[in-house]
Amino acid sequence: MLDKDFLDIPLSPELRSALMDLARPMCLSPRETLFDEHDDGDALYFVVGGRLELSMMAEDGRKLGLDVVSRGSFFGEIALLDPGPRTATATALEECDLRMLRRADLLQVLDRSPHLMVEVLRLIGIRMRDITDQMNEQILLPLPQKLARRLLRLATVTEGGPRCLRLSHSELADLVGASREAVSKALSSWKKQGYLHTGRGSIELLDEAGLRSIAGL
Amino acid sequence: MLDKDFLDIPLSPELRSALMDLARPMCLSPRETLFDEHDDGDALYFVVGGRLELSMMAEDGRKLGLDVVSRGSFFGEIALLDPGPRTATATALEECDLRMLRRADLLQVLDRSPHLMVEVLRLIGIRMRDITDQMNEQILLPLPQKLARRLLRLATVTEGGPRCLRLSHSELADLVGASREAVSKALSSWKKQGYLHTGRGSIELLDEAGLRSIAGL
DNA sequence: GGGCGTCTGTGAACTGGAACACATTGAACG
DNA sequence: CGTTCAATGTGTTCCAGTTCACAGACGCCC
Repeated sequence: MLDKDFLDIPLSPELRSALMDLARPMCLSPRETLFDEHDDGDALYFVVGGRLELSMMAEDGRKLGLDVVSRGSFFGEIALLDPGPRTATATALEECDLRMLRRADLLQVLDRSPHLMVEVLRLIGIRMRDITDQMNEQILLPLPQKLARRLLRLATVTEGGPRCLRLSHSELADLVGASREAVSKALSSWKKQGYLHTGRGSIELLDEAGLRSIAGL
Repeated sequence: MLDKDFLDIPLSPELRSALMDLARPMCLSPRETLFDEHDDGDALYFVVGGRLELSMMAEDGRKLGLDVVSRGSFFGEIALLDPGPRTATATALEECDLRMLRRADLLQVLDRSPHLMVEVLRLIGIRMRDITDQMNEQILLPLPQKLARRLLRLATVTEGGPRCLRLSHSELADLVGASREAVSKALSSWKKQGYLHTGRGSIELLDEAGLRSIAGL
């Protein structure tokens, strides 16, 4: 697995190699927590392998899953830009291979090659747009649509081949901010209609087009 | 009204004056739309005077108010970083005095004074943390808490003195993603309990501590 | 194989908040 | 002053989704 091509974000070769020279490799075991909400931090992480869950706790103890990230994405960018408390908890769902980029390292890169800054700014803008869109969906869409969209997103994040997601109904429920039961009901209804197939802890998408139409896309 | 002190964001004198030299003054009439969701844009705006509403449309036509901004804040930063479609609509609630900062101008500033970049990055980080927190509240809190928090936020945004907000129940409802009726009910209950006083199109906070406790703060 | 704990299906009751339906109240303007 | 139209107050009905309550089902480990 070559370091230099693990990012699926459109990144110039120059920025890519500049960051990679400085990013430090690290590993996580399954279920290990990389950082907790409110922890202080000043680093961003690129995911080279494995999957992590980003989540927040509500005051009442409910967990809200924000995202599942895997090879090709990054997370923790807020603390990179403004050192301070993390806004979410990052937990490894499985064995993970990461690259850590500390704030000082980023500043060093930008100091040496100021022209890269334009690109960095654009990347941040893209990320903000992404966050905003997701917030929207969370707030405005009814459960079935949120669920269908989440499944489709998770599918793109999965290595190609069989569109088979490995997560339980409860995990999925956290990710869409709904109850386990509601998710189960939606899934088993879709199963009957042939949109997907479910097993213990796994969901296989059979009819992505159908799901897309449920999702309103 | 001096230009140089209209921003209540912690900003170094140097960055402040660098940006102000390039930002172009502009005005809006009440109810005028500065830009629409999906419009292409590449500029950020500082608010010198007046108030604007930032909002998004749901697919079903419902309006979700994201924020009300006034003197001292800025908005439109996503398109500044990554020129492209706006994620929200910006509408003047009253006569507004703005300063427009285009992407090219920002890049010019940063090109001339690369050391300012560190500060810019931090500002963006702060904004992202802010957005994330708000998203959270929107999703996780029950209506009364969302409402109380929104009122308190709006109050800090208001010029000092009487904690009197000028907006209708419907506007408020859009801002917390609820129905006008639900907002009316909460408000009139709080009115009976002496937390606030309401008039036609205005809300005066009488007991901020009480509201803070409803808000769970 | 036989327990045991975690997932999964599916009902039934409950509830926050939306949608609908009016009555009322001002405030602005001729 | 009345007219008129938007802003409010309040009750009723409805519904998506939660909560509670079980009943399998599958995996796993001794």
